[in-house]
Amino acid sequence: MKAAKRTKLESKGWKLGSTADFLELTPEETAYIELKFALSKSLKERRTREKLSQNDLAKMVKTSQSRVAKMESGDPSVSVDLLVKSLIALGASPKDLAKAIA
Amino acid sequence: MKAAKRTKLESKGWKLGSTADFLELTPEETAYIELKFALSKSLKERRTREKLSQNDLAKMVKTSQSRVAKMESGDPSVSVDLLVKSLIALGASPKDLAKAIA
DNA sequence: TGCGCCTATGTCAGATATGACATATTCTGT
DNA sequence: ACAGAATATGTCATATCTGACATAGGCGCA
Repeated sequence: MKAAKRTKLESKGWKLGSTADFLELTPEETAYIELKFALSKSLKERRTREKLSQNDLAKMVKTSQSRVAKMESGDPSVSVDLLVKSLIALGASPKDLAKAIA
Repeated sequence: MKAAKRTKLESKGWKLGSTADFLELTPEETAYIELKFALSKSLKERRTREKLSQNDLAKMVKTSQSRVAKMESGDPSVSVDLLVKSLIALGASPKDLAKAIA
């Protein structure tokens, strides 16, 4: 992750990934955030693979394009619940979810 | 699941598990709920294995005994976020989480 | 029986996540 | 370079989740 991006994230709500030492993150917080990133990444991959726009996915999950963008960018305002629901909507099975996070 | 329990759940917020046909649940809702149950079960197993009371765990996660009880009972008011955070607090690794849900 | 301890259930004010909207930025093809 | 589509960012009212509290039920033990 680039320093600029990191600083930007830090300046807002975040705290993340490989910057655990730099910021004040407990191992638990780190693990939680990394889990979210793994789900985000998986979501973007799936959507892209299906050749859907964020708008398309938004309609499938009954949310808005902007929230989909936030999901995929790992925005702190997005819950694991929403990520999981969205992945399921894209056809992810429990095993798929397991693979995404392990 | 026993009919009495099912009816009780139905009468409140729920909808669940093997009763997808009986209630009006989309496959997506079913998958989501079953995921939550898998996490609930895993949480209870871990806590029990560590010989911790719900109160002990509550303090570890900075919540209350009653919320822990709700987590373990699959109460609809509990988010996947909270379940995941609690499991992580109990030392669950990404792989452990993956195993729990797959 | 009575007494701790643990767990379950209900409720609620405050905290957080949500969808929607506006708008900005980046991308893609021409 | 331009237009149009896709994606990103900011904000906000409302919906949902949260911790805390009260209280009830259960279980072993003296």
